Amino acid sequence: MAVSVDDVFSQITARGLRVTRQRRAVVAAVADSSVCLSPLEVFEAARRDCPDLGLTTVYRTLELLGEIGALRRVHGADGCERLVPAGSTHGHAVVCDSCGRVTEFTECDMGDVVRAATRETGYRITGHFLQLSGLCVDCAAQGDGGARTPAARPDGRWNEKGSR
Amino acid sequence: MAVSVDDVFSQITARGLRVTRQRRAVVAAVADSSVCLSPLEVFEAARRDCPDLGLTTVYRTLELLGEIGALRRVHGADGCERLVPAGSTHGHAVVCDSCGRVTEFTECDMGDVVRAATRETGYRITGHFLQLSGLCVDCAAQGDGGARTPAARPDGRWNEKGSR
DNA sequence: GCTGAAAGTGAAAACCGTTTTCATTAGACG
DNA sequence: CGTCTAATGAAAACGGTTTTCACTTTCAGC
Repeated sequence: MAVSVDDVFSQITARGLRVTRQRRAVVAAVADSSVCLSPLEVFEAARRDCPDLGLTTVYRTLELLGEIGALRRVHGADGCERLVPAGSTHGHAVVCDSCGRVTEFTECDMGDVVRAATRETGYRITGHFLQLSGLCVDCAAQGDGGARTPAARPDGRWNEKGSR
Repeated sequence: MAVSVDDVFSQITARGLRVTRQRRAVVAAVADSSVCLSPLEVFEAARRDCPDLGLTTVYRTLELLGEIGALRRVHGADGCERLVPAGSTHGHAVVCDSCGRVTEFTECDMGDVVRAATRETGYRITGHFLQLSGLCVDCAAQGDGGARTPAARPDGRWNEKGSR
C-alpha cells in the first residue's frame, strides 16, 4: 500500500527503463508491506515471488525506487539503521516500536517549532526531518502498558549487530 | 563546546574507568568542534594530539561517550550517515547544510504536531526524532541565496561512497 | 515471429567501515 | 616495587553494500 505500483512502473518506463520480472517482485515486496524492511528482508520477501532473484538486483532496484521517490528511509527505534519503507506522498513516518509497522502522516505544521528554533539558534531553517515513534493501534490495544520511550538508548552503542 | 569536558572526565572516573591520554585526545577532538564529525574524522583530529592513537580506541571511546550521553547521532543533509556531534542537554540538532555546523535547540514543543499525528494515525506516540536543517548565521550572511532544500536528494542513493 | 542493441541480471570478488581478538602496556592502589 | 585490572593498537574477522563481468532478457524495428 501507500505506493501505487502502477505509478512506479509507468515512471520506470517513462525513463526508458524496463519492467522486469525481478523489478516487479521487488516493488511488490516493498508495496505489500506496511512494515519497514531492510534490504535483506526485501530480498527474502521478493524471493518468494521470484526465487532466482539476486541480492545485487535488490540493491539496484532499491536505488532506482529511491530515485523515483517511491521509497523513504526510516530510522528504527534502535538507532540509525537504514531501513526501507514504502511511502508515497510527502509526509513523515510514525514507526511502531513494537511491531515495526510504519504509517505516514501528512498533516505536519512545523511552523511553531521552526519559529522557536529560529529564535533560539538564528539559523535560517529550510528543512526538517521528523520521525515519530510509539505504538500502533493494534499494539497499543493488546500489549497495553509496555510503552517504552526509545528516546535515549540504554547502551550508547554506535552500530547494532544483532538488532533484527 | 557544548560538552563540558570536565564533566565527561568525572563521569568516566565515577564509573571506575580511567582517564587516559587517548581518551583525553578523543574527547578534546569532539568537544573542540561544533561541526559534526565521522568516526574517521574524530580519529584524524585526535591523532594530532596523540599520534599513536588507534582507530579502535576511537570507536571504543565514542561508544563510551555515547553511554555517558556526551554524544549524539546526527543525520547529514546527504542521507543517513551516522555522524558524531557533540551535544549536552536534551534537545534537537540543527545542521547547517553548508558548513556542517551543528547547533542544538532545546525549546521544542511538539505538542501540536504530536496531537495532529495521533489524530491522523491513531498511534500512541511516545517519542520523536527531529532534526532541522538550514543555514547557520555565518553561512546565511555570506553565501546569501544558496539555500537548497535538502528534503529530496537528487540521486536516490542508498549509501554514499564519497560523501565527505 | 525474428533480430540485434542495450538494459538487466546473478555470482563472485572487492570494498570499507566497524567490531573482535589477543598479546602487550599502563594506571591505581596497596 | 608488585599486583591486579583497565586500556591499548595491530591485525584479523565480520557484514552489509557495491563493482565487475560474462551471460540473459527485453523490446523496438523489421
